Amino acid sequence: MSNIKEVAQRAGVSISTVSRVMNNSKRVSPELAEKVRTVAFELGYNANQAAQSLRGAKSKRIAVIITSLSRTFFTSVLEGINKIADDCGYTILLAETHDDLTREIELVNNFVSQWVDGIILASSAYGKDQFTRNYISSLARLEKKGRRVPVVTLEYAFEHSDIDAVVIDSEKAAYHAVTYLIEQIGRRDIVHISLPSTHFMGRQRITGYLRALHDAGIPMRSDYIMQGDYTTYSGYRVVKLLIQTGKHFDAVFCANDQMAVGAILACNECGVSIPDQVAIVGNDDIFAASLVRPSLTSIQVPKYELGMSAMLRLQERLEEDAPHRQRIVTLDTQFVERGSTLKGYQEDLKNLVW
Amino acid sequence: MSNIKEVAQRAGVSISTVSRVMNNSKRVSPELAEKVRTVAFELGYNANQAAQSLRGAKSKRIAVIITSLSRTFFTSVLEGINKIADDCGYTILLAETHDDLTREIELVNNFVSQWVDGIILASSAYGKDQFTRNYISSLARLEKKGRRVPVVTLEYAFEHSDIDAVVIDSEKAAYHAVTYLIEQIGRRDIVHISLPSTHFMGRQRITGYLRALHDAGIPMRSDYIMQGDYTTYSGYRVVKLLIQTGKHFDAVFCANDQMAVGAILACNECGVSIPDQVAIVGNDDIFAASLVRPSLTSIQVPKYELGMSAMLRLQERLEEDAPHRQRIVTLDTQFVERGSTLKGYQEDLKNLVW
DNA sequence: TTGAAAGCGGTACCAG
DNA sequence: CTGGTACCGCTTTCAA
Repeated sequence: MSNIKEVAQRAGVSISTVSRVMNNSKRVSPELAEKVRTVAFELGYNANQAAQSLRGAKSKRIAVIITSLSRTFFTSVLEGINKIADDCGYTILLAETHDDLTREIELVNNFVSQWVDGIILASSAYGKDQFTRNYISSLARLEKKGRRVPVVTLEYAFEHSDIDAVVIDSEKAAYHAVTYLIEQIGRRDIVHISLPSTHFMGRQRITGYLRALHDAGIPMRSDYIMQGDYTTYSGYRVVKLLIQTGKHFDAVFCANDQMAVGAILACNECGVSIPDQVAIVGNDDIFAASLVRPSLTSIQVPKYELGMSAMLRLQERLEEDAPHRQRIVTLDTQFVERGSTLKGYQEDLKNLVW
Repeated sequence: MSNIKEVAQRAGVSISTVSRVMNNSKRVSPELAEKVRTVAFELGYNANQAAQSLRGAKSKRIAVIITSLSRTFFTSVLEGINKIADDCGYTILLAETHDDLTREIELVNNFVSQWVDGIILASSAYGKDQFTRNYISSLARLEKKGRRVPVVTLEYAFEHSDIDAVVIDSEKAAYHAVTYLIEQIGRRDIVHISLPSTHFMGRQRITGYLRALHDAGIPMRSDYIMQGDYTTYSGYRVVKLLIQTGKHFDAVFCANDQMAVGAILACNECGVSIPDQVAIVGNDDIFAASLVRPSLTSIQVPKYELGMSAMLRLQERLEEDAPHRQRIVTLDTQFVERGSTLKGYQEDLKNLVW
């Protein structure tokens, strides 16, 4: 890999000229341009991006900070981000927080000092305490060389902030799912397996669940809300316990698909028939939902689009000069009925992209 | 985010001194050091990494180039890489090739011009043609500022090359799996669903499959080798077709788990009992193998360790001065028996990490 | 122990 | 249209 100096010498022109040719920035005579291009090609010249960043305050690099790659959800989001980033000539710096806020803050600082142009963040900053509020407001003021480093959050939006977000209305989706179980499937004793209580989306889903019960005039029972931890096994364990203790329930609404898959496996194992005795609804519609039997009714979240949308949002921010107030893009979910709520559902793999 | 100049001014010292303090590079009087540290902290100073790279020819960044994030396999590998990279203070630049060699080459060049310190690569360079050979030998000569940019390949090693690799002996694993089907389960009419024919690992698995048949004295039948394309649906389609055309077979060995899951779903759907009528073995042991029913017997590939190992290898290369010949780390696979080959297998979710 | 100054590889302004 | 030059932020050598 050679540098611009070598190219300039070999082509017998000035460094400025080489730069102009490589960036098509100003008019250069055809002959010179041609010569420079040839030499550059021969030498396999590629502009050093460290130097470009240093000079121009642009790195064409963005950071993507997610909680964990093992959450299939984020893998799809990441693919969406990557698609658009590629198209726009951005490279992705990837990191995982594993739900650790301290780590998240470290990562953000580190990325800013790497001069990324922007950050896409799945934040774990759910708290209302002063420390968290300070962090969130600092996020809106990240900068390098006097230029803002814009942040776009995934899944949920910070309140009272200028930070853009691409979100899902989880409350509404949960409400819809539970209402469906009540009205369409005729269930009343609906268990909810939730995410860890600190999780923002988890709380939204609980709210939606409760509102649906309330609107249907079904009294809420706090012992019907069981906390899971994202994993398949936690869903399995909860449902198995429920069955073994003989508690009556005729439906389960899970805060994610992994736990819902666990719930299905538990029912199958105990001879509880789905959907006759227990109907099950998940959340996210990851590919595993189509794989289990019966297949899982779920709330389809446009994960790939979520990623694309976040990157597009970021890209817009990067291109606009004037600062703007917070813009929140809300993506629609779609309710997908399958065998875990529909009797005699005709299984079909054709639409599975996996 | 401020720069070193500001810190120096505010602390009333020279830039050199600040640099020395921040890097603990040379002795600085305690008082000055203290003052500098305080000011740096107050200003939230973080050394600009673009400048550091430019100066020092190290970026503390490595590139990870994989084929596709949707291959669950790579997600786990990526987690392993990330774990070690984090520990060593490296940041990951991520990209997907989607099995496109041209794209792969582009990405490699781009990353070198970004001055990554090293590259971990899941290559699609399977061909023997001159173009491919040139590319492979160029990979061994990547450099920035006179320093080698080492490459470590995942899954398979280039022949006649200095490029390190972390691999799996797919041929042996496939041989083991098929021999198991023959000797332990007593099957003879074993179908193999392969990967696209250009895929190196796919070819190795075919070789292992054929050798096992040969050693058992079972004549090979070319119509038993069916080509799949990684996806669940392709496995499903192939097996369904086999059943519908009434061709006899009593076992299926699939080149990956996704296709094996498809095979299981097809059998279930057609009322073909597993493992009584058809035994099924997959490859990779991704989490879905534990999710389907019956659960899938598979070849467990240490994906996370593969990633860790690759990053450790790269790290070693980065720290050593003298060039070395190719070093290949081969990781062992483990054969995991489950319900798709074992009658009356007791399903258990406890060990599933998902 | 400290400071000044030379570059790393580009870009962009200014003069010719 | 072309070349010279200052500078981006940092590290490191050389002098003081």
